[in-house]
Amino acid sequence: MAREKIKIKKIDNKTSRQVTFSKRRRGLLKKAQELTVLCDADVALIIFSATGKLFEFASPSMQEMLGKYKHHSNNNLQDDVNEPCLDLQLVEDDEVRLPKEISEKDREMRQLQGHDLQGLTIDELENLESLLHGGLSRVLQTKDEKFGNEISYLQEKGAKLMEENKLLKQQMMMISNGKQLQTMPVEVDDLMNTHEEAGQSSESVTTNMYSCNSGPPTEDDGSDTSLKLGLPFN
Amino acid sequence: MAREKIKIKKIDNKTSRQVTFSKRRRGLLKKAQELTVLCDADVALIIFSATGKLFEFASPSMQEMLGKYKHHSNNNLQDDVNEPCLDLQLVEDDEVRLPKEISEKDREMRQLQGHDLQGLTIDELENLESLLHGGLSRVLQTKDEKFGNEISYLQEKGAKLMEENKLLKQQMMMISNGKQLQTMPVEVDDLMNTHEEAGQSSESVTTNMYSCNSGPPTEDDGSDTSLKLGLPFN
DNA sequence: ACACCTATGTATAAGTT
DNA sequence: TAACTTATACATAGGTG
Repeated sequence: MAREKIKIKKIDNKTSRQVTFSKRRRGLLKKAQELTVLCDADVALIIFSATGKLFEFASPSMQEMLGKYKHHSNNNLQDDVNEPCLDLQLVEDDEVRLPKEISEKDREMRQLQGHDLQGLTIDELENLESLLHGGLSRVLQTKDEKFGNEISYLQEKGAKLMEENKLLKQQMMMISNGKQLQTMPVEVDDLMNTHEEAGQSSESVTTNMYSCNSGPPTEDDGSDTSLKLGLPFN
Repeated sequence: MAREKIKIKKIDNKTSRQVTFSKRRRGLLKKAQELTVLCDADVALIIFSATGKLFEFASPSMQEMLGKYKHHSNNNLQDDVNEPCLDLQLVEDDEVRLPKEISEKDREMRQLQGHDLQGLTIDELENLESLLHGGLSRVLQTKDEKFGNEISYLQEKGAKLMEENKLLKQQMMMISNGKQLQTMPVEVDDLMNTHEEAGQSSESVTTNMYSCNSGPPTEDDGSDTSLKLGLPFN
């Protein structure tokens, strides 16, 4: 339907297969939706990509459509009285299909982790390789994002602590000037303990933060509220 | 999509609504089928006309597709445990363990491929990262081994061919010296065709190998039987 | 990978028989 | 009502940035 006519057979090139899938999937979903509106029909469309990702459309709803479908199917089973019930058949099917599905997934998973590779062709190995590359880069990207968030959070917290610190110093001043203090504020400890996650990776940063506050009270003018942590990230 | 552009809203005229339904239904079913073939996807399409007539397409089969869909739904619907699928007992789970196991494996697999990572902690991400590193290095190692085997094989073959070639040249000498030859040996062709695998990667090597033998008969003393192929691998 | 482009193939709305 | 035709809108294959 475009620059060139194509044969309806599996597209060899993996990339263009993915691209075509994306385009045609969109087209199909759109037309399914149009059919429901234009012709007052009920439509359910379920699409699984080769990689197992699900796309769906249903009107009025998938639940209703599947129920309606099952109802219809059951009605058409008049010819075979010995056929128990679609439900039962489906369940029995599951008992065969599910274990198979599991062992298949196990195999794929092991291969993704670099085991049992001897039986694969070079092409298959290169496919695995690209999957792993993609996965790795996305994992690294996500990790970086999380580090970034962690850092922003700590910087913010640090700024708050510095202000708190400044306030405390002022109060100390007042005390040493002879005035009486009613209660010692403990908000600093509270602040330090409200954020608990992301394990050891945040510890070094936290340690730095502590050192900002536990050191001898230096003379800061308080005009700069952003923490200088010497971070290797941003 | 034709003589006139139409608004996507319910067609008023009952007749033309029916006609349009018929045409578009056929188009939709066709495109659903094309998607399965072209992109190696699994598709289920269920259409009920306004009058309740059923039309459907499914690949690989409606049963399998509905089962698959149900499992996928189970993955993403942990929150509403209270809904026991009331109006229709679709595929009621008598077996709860297997589907759970499958969805768990699906999740792991997707995460190994770098999807749905937002919920993970940095620790978990780093664990994934090391799994991927390990997998990738083993995949690469296996690939290298296979390339290596391929190369050794080709080198061996090449050496044999050179010997064969040498023998033939000697026979040629004898002929040109006036002696009579009974049969022309054809083992060279046989040798060239016995090894068929590893597609394009071996092609360049094979081409080189041909050039070793098809060139003008050079004066080699035959003491060196290892091929110099200029390979990019080892 | 992604979005965009555009020439071309398809689907189809309306007309015709 | 349905089959067939035709002009047009739409979908999309292959290309580019």
